[in-house]
Amino acid sequence: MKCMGKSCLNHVRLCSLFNTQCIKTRHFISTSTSKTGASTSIEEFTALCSKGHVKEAFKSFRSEIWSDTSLFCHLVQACILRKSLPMGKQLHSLTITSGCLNKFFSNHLLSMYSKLRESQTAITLFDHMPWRNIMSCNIMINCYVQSGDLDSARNVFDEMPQRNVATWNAMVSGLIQFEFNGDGLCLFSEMHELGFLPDEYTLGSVLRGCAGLRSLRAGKQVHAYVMKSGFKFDLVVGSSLAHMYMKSGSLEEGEKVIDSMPIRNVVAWNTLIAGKAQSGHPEEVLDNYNIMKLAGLRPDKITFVSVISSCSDLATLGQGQQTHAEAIKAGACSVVDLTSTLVSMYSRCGCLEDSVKVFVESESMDPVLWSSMIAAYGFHGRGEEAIKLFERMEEEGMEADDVAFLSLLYACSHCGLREKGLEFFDLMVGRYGLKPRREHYACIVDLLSRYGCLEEAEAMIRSMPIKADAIIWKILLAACKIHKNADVASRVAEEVLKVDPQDSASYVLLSNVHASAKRWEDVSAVRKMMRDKNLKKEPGVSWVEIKNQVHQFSRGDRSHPKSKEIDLYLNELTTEMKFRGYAPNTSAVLHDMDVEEKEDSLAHHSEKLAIAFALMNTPGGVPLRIMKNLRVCEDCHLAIKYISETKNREIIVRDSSRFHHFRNGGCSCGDYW
DNA sequence: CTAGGGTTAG
Repeated sequence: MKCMGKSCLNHVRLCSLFNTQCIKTRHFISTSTSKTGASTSIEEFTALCSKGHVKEAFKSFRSEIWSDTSLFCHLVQACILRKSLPMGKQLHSLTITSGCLNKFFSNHLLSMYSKLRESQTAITLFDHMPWRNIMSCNIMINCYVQSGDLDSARNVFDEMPQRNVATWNAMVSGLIQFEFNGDGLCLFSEMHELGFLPDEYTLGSVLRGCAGLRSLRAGKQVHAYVMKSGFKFDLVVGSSLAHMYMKSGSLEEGEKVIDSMPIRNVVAWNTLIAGKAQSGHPEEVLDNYNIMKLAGLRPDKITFVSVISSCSDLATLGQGQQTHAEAIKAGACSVVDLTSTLVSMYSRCGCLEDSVKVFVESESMDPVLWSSMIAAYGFHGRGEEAIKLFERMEEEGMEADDVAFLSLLYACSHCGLREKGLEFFDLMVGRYGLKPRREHYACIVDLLSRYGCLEEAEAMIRSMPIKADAIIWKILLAACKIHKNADVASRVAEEVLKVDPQDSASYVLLSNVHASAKRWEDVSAVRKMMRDKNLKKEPGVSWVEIKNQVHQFSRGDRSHPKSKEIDLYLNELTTEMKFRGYAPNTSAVLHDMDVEEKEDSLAHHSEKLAIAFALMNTPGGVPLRIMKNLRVCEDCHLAIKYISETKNREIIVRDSSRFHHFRNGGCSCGDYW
């Protein structure tokens, strides 16, 4: 009964379009409502359609096809569903040969070609249509947009004598899809001025445009409109709104929007979770993930991507493995996007072997996946493997993009492969024609300066076509410390502080350089500047995951419940290490203290506390995985070598820039970091 | 015509 009602509606619509066919149509209604004949035939017909037998289906309903749009729609749907272009073309030619190609049917065909990504045929059809209407133009705008031809879309748009809201939506969303966010928003206000009322589609696109521009101001205006309009409770609008706030750095506002939604679907949860993941709140990602599951929602591949990438930020291997297992159970692991995240997560959690395993099992020819594997090798100081992988990427015919190169350069710089790195940089600019971004220059500066070519690195910064930021100068400054070059350091520090006068880390670095060069007066001058500006050193924090529980330590921190035991253990350990020849390296200690104080200050660096705690709480032979927010200092690096030997343990430390694998008194970085 | 996600310098 329901079906017949719909069919009648179609007849009415059709009659208004083609007055001439009204009689025939009426006749059809009367036959098709009789119980026996038509309904079984319709079933046969749809069966034929779903099997893809267009010709047979067409024959079985030859006379009625042209009078009942729903039948024609079935045929078109069949073509789209089976993504069968030949079938669609057949249908198209049948329409022509039977002389029935009219306004209504050609719009359906147009939309079919557009959906089957056959834009060329759609264009030809459109160009030869004597009866273009708003609908056909709208379809065409979308067709051009999805093939990336925004100019042609705009042409159709501009030349339309009349438009409706869908027209504006198609053009606005097209512009915004291709990140012409500003243009999209301008078009939106034009539409608004002309009196077209935005609907939920418009609002979704426009909010996405605001998010792309990180424009809170525009976003808030749209928000105000949403509250007035009837789309306050629309799921799509709500998620877009929250997304806009979070992208623009207003995490709280975004959360408020999500909280106010009467129903939350997976996408709404994902918006919240991804927002937190991307703005550096990985703990909250895990919390929300658990709440979401408790609320009875099923995480999908996008949830898993955010959660697993948060596990890499936190370096919580246990949590990462567990989420990986959940993703497998949910059947989401065959997706390449997730594979890239997994490769990165295992690498950043210190398990390079597992990254390799995930990578090899996937075997997708996806440049992002390969980039993440190259980066993973680089992170672990395996420059040779990174280069080999890149070369294989070229052999397999994959187009290396700027990120692939970034990962590669990064690997070279961390492994001291100066020549190779410079060679790849030339390759990128020359043969690949890629324009280096600031990040690429940063890698090259890192490569040169770590290697000891401080002047060359400085010249590179001064000559590059992009304005240097504080980060790039700081890379050089850090290298000045390693190579104990106070002259370059003073010059460079000046540049850093020009760009970012509040950067405490630079003062600390500068003071360290002076200290290593034993320029004590300069040291106290820098420290006075810090005091005057009320700047404090960013505290070093280390953490370790034991039995799925994360324990965090910072220097001199006595807040851990086992703090006393840790101290005792650490003292014993230090004595044992000194017996084996360990001598604390106090050169990097900032304060004017006596030797004993300096040693004591070093002995309680956060990574040492974390290692001591981990040694006390894990059985012998289990590798330790320690994470640190800053770079490992020279003394800790030396001390951990001794610890690995004394306790016969493999200790894996992730600092702010890379991994160190300590084993039998040595480190995988070869003291180059 | 409509929302959310992956790799990347320190």
